[in-house]
Amino acid sequence: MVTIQDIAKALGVTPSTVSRSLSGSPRVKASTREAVLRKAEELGYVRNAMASTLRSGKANVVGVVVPRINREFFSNVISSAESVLNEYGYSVLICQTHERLEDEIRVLKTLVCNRVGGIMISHAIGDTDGSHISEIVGKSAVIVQFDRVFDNLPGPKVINDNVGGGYEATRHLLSRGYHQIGILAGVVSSNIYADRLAGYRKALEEAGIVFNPDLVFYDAIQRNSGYQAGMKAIQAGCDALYCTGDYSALGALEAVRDSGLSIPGDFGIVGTADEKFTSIMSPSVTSLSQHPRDMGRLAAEAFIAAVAGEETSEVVVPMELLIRESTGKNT
Amino acid sequence: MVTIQDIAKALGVTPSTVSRSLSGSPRVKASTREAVLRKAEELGYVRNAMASTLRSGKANVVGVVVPRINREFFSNVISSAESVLNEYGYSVLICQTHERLEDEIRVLKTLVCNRVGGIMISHAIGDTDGSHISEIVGKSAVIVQFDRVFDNLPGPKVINDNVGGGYEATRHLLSRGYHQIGILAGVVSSNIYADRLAGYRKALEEAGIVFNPDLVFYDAIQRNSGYQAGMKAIQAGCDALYCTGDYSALGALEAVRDSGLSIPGDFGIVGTADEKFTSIMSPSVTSLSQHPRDMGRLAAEAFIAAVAGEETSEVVVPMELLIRESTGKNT
DNA sequence: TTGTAAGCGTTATCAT
DNA sequence: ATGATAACGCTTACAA
Repeated sequence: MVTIQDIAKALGVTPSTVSRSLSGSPRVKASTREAVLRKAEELGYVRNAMASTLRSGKANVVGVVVPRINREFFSNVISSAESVLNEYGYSVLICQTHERLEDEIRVLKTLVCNRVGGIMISHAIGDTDGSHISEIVGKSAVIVQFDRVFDNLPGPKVINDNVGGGYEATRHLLSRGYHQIGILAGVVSSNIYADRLAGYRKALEEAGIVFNPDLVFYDAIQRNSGYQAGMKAIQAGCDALYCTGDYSALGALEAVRDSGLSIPGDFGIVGTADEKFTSIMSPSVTSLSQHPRDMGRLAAEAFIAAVAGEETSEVVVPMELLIRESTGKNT
Repeated sequence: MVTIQDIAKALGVTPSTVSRSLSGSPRVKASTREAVLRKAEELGYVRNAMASTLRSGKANVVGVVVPRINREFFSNVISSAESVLNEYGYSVLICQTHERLEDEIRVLKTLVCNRVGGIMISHAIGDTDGSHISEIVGKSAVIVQFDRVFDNLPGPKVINDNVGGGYEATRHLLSRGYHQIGILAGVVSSNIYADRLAGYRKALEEAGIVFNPDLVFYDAIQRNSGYQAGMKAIQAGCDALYCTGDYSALGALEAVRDSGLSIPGDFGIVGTADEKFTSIMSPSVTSLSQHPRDMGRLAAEAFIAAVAGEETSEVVVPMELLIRESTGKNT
């Protein structure tokens, strides 16, 4: 590997001069700088980021930690954040936790070990209180939380208006003439699920409907668990479900079908996240979009701001209900 | 940040002893090692991987470079490779190129800058000859190519049996009674598309059908381009399409629908990659699966073997046709 | 078994 | 405008 020493020797100058030229310092003669840059190019020099970080204490790498990279929401957040961060000269490292606390701890340690300058994280379901996050990261990196956040952790947060989203989704089902609306509620240790449930309650109560805890089905997040919960919801007399995820919505939809009921005629379904399949399948599924590209951009900008020493704040992104066939009862 | 110096001072020993204890060297007294480990835990010590790599010249990080992380195939390859690499003590950094050559160059430079020990890559469509890959990486890291590979680059390769896959897909359409079978062929600069096209030709010729270049539609990879190509295929008299991707298959399917033809009755469709939506939509789409978890594992193992100095070889993974409704003409 | 000392490649602080 | 020198945190011969 070519080092600045090699360039220095080849040019008969010292490493300091080469370093200054390479980092664009004004304290070098223009002609010297040009010679250095030409030689660097010629020798195929690549700056050793590890040595640079070690010496300067400044890392230009940001780690993004998400439960799963193959979710429409997360992959779009990442792509969007990437393009902003790249503009500011940061590289992005993507890590996934598979919803497991142990994996979250492992990747956080890896990122800290590699002394990243910042961490953007949406916590795993398996992580119920987030205490270890600040414990592991400490002061070594700026932490930006997005989507799934813990209020008791300091630092910037970018979240959806989950209460508003749950409220809209439920109101939409009511407006389409569904009466017994249940909810696949996820796990309440995560803000996103707790808030969507709160929005659901708010919409019901506002419509003069008594909240019925028996129509709340917890821990239904995957396709399988969504199917099981869907079956229970049907037995409990539901004629519609607001699902806090699209995979659980898919499972619920299959349960409804297997029960011989029609969608949207007999049963309405709203999902969440705007997974690709919701718009492709038949019937297409009404879904609550999270505006992932906006979140990614805002989270990246929050990081940049935090590095610049600006005050940390909480940014709220509205959700948007994408109305499709699965709730088309009266149309 | 706590360093080994801090631990050394606290214990009245030297940094060397601490380093040896931490790295599990046998040349320390058991009691000393225990004391060091306890103190490290107590002080919240985290090894500085950059300093370690800088000094030892050995990086325990592997970069995985893929076109897009939100594709069923790539996300599964990554997850599978991750679990193998983690077992061997490697951390995984995920990068995406968005199919663009410039992004591929950028992430490769980042990885080289950060002196990763290895790079697993499936090249971008925008990368047509791969010359820059070895140019940028040089001897600084082991390169493992998977899925989309360049034969003229040295090193381990893990690929699908794309010829066999294309052959099977086409034979399947023939066996279901389709006569005018076209192909959405992708770009021939990529081995995967060139090979699938070769398999298609082989199946046709074996069946005594003259290969018709007018039924080959290039550059149809996305949903939009698949739709356009689908329309052209219908006009050209096709009654079936073998699509070398699932997104183009989706577009083609929509073109067929919009043309008032029924699937599979009037028109048969085979896709490639087993994207989630192919099994969920209606009609479900027959798709050629790439066994991503096997590829990920094999690519990771190829990396481990290469680091251990073993001979580089080419591994071929069979493809599997998952037969669904879109080719169900005679069933 | 432990300590000493040098060095990985870079940058920052001096001095010239 | 450039050079000399030290230091970032760690590993590793070599010495004791």
